[in-house]
Amino acid sequence: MSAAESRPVSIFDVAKLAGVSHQTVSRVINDSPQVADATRARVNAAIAELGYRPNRSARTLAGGAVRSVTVLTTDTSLYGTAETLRGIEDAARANGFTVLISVLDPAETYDEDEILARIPHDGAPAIVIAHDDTTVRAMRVLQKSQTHTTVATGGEHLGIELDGADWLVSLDDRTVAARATKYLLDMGHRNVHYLAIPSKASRQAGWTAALEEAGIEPSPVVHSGWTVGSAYEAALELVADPDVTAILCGNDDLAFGVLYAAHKTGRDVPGDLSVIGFDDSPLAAYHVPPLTTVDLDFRGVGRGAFELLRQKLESGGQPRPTWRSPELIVRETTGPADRRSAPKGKP
Amino acid sequence: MSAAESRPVSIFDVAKLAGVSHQTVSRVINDSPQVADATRARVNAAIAELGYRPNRSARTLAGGAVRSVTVLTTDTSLYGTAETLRGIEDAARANGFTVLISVLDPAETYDEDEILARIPHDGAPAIVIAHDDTTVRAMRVLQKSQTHTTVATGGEHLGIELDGADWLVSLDDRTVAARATKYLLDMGHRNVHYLAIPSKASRQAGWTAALEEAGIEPSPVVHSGWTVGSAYEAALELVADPDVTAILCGNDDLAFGVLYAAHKTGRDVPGDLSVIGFDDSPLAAYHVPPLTTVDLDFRGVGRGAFELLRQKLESGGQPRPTWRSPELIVRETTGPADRRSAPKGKP
DNA sequence: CTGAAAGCGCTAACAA
DNA sequence: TTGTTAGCGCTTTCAG
Repeated sequence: MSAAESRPVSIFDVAKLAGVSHQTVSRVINDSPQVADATRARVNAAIAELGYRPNRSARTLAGGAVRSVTVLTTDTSLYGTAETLRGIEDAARANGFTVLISVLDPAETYDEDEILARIPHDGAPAIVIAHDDTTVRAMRVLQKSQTHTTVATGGEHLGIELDGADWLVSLDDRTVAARATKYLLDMGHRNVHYLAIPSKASRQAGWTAALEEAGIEPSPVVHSGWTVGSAYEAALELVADPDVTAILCGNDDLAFGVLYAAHKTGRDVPGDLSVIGFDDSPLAAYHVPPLTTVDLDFRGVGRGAFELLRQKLESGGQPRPTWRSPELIVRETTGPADRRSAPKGKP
Repeated sequence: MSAAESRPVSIFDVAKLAGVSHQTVSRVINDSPQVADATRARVNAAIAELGYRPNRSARTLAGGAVRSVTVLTTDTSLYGTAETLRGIEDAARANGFTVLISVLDPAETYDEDEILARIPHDGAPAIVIAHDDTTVRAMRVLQKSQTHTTVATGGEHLGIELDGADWLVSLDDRTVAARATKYLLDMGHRNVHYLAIPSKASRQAGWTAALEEAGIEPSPVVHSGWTVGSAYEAALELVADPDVTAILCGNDDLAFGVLYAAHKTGRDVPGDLSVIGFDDSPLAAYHVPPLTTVDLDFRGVGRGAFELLRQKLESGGQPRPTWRSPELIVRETTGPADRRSAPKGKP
């Protein structure tokens, strides 16, 4: 109940107060079963009275079980990244783990040492949220360095052999991307264009596959940055082309940029242009019109990544999915192709 | 250049290879000036050859300078929080600090011990991103506990005496809120309503002040959660009332919810309803119509918070602002009041 | 300029 | 069931 003391209280202070050895105190705070109830009670009382709290550095140094994860990522502001981080944090906290975060600059190229230096010490586990080249590279470095137990999250687009990849937690966005593309095709669109996020996208692969299956030559991918603004710029030409009637976007933000470009260009959505996003970010359902998108459970992925890590740390159990599969959520930015060339304005 | 060894290489391994004492190695990695250049070079060579990397736990334990901050927050997915975190991380990394993050559940009530337990050890510094009751409480606990150097970020709404609060980095959102309200009033609106985020808002205070100055009785505040969806629900009644011609929203997400509600209700923005948000989130400029909002430099606040912390840690220099002042950004969701009941569509 | 000694707070052996 | 003995890897002293 008492507040802070003038200087840190250690396990020895507690031991003295409780009249036991410091080792017994250690046992108590580590929930060791072999402590007499009476002793345990006494120690706990002392702990409470002194306001004792274990020093994590000392614990780690002394070789106790690992109790922290370092998360490597490039942009904590992106929806997917933020949600994944949140999921990791949730799971980590529930397991008494501390999470450190280290953000990499996507514009920079790091060598091995620089990546490894992000981790507090050899042997400390890490999770990398891999959504771009920089993080994918970091992931590879950590994988190679056998000193760090590592788990990565990302699409299966990472250019990595998935066989036996028991360290990758990924959403099958490739399949939904194909499904979304097919959905558009089935509505009569002659072609579907793709506005890409800056990463080797499995989403793009799914899109390509769906088009090819339909015997359509995929048009050149249009590249965008991660921001709405960059998507807007990138989409301007695209939406200006009346032959373009359907656009699949790398994520919701890009979709919003496209929608804005469409608005500026006077194209009616979904009247003569259909748009699909990825993420189902909180705004998607409340956009005007509500955005057709893919529900990606990033928070679940984050939780799953931590869970996998914990298993690897403890033994090596089989990873099991703990997230929802991506699903296409049809709202109001998609429609049949035939209404093309309708004049501006809503009905 | 070499990859990982089978087991961690310590300062002693380096010392042996370089033919010096481990103490000299310590001096080198701590940039001590009193090491002969030749010795330094030899040590650095050994470090490189062995791929040595200092163990942070050991460093901390041994009483070296503090090199980590714990960030306490409730929701890393909110725009403001995410940006602040980003700013902290930027500054921290630039200074060789590690950032730990610990998220609190806004729905839970923590006692002192639970808050303190979030920090790795006594004496470790913390930054709390205080945007709601839970985090404000955490901030108070840490302030009281003299063992932790603490800095908080948040509006000046925290119900705290600002006098001498050299540990609070805040944006003057109260003043802009008043300015925004006045802006609306000056455009002929008879009243301005306020849709609040879940916190004791300085924004609300600014709004109240502006209304009172204009001799207008502030109407009851409408409360919303943090999500677009909750804002939508909360705003439904409000927008249904034709006497409501202007709404100031606690943040952009709420504004989007209001905009959607307005759309659903058939009210034209800005024709017969004006809406202002807070944040200038990336989407604001690309919404249809583009959102009038307040530019809040959260990233700068985060950087400033870290800077303040560093100063407190080192000596106690004066905190100096390192962020932009909030500014009203007029876009297209605001307009004069008199056009009320004008039919849909722009000029 | 460099080395030797001591110890940070804790856990992991080993005894008792 | 409990206590004792060693360190973990590093940074402080303090001597040379």
